Amino acid sequence: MKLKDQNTEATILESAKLIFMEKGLYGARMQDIANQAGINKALLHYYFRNKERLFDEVFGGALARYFQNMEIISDESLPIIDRVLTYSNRFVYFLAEYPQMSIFLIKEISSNQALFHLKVQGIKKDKKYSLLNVLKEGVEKGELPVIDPVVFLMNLHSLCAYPFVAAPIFHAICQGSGVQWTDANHEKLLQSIHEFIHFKLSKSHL
Amino acid sequence: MKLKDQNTEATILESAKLIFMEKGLYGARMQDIANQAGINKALLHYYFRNKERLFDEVFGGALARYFQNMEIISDESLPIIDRVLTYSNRFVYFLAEYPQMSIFLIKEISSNQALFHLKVQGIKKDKKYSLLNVLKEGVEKGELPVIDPVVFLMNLHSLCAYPFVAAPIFHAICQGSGVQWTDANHEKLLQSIHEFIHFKLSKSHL
DNA sequence: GTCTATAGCTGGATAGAC
DNA sequence: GTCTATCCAGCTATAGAC
Repeated sequence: MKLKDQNTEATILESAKLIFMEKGLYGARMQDIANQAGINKALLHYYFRNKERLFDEVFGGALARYFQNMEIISDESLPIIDRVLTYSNRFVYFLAEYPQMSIFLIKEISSNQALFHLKVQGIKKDKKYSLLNVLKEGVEKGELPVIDPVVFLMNLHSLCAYPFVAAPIFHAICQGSGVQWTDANHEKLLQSIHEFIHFKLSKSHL
Repeated sequence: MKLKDQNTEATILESAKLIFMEKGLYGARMQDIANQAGINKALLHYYFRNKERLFDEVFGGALARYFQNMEIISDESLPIIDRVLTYSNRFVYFLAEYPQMSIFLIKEISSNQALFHLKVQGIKKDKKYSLLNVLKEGVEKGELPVIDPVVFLMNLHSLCAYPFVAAPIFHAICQGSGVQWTDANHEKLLQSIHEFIHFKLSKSHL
């Protein structure tokens, strides 16, 4: 499996990402990662002292990228609805790359809320421009229809994230019904999310 | 912790439900369950040969109730849209009672897909009348607008289940923004889901 | 840097006294 | 039925040769 033209550290990170994504922090075995990387288990510890550190290395970067991606939401040069559309696109594409991220975050947060806050606060710089606040302002200023921002945010995140969180369930459901849920459906998914956003945020349809 | 007025078996089941819900099959330790029940670890094995069997005992019942609840979907005396509305209500109320059920199922399925299939097939009797098949038929017969049943099913489940799955995340998000997400919001949530169902399934709005 | 070998821990399961 | 004590497998982590 090892790609000889890469250095070992990069190979490990890549393999770890693959395995962690597939099996989660606790499901993944160091041996699995070593096999995937085509190296020995001990080398993992040589490069990254322990499992947790390796995990952080993989997901710390991903989280940072996520928040960076999502800064679009505070770009005041665009209409809010366009920002939300872009936000949903980036969210889905991010999750397509890190399908285990949501469920991982959920587990982490629920098991150690305090720790999570520390880590995320270190990454997020400006809480002022969260999607929630942008929505609230949009409603107040009359740029958006009168919606409940919290419910909308919940709905939007649900539509984007749950398909990845619950992929195993859907594979099971679809399997039993002769239908397939594959990556090709991400486009269809996004389309339905965009429909929802227009339905909720366009003033024209009122 | 032990309730002396109950027999040991019931106490174990109760404790197991609590612990399994909180930590999942693999996160839960037999020791945790024993502590919760105020008894010894060995007794768990005495009553329920092993961990998996105990687990089945706890969740078999809940799952069975769920599928029973959801049979509404095959009641052909009602218009499909009404069945879907009722389906979403029951789904949300079920999850309000077992908020950890989704995430629990997801974790279990992803860690052991084969096992899951066996168990669910044992409960579900008639796969013919799944929501997915009802939707497909509805579209074919012209009772519904031309939608993609798989995407709709995905969207619907997302809207219903993710709020429970991701409750920890939402508490964190809302906390940072001076908003609260509480049980009182279940009604608001259902309302927005119903809006979505009407939006997608009503022929009138076309 | 990379390997083999192994220490050390955790947690499910069992034996056997009472 | 309930307990204590213990076994054993699986896994992370480390020591030490090369």
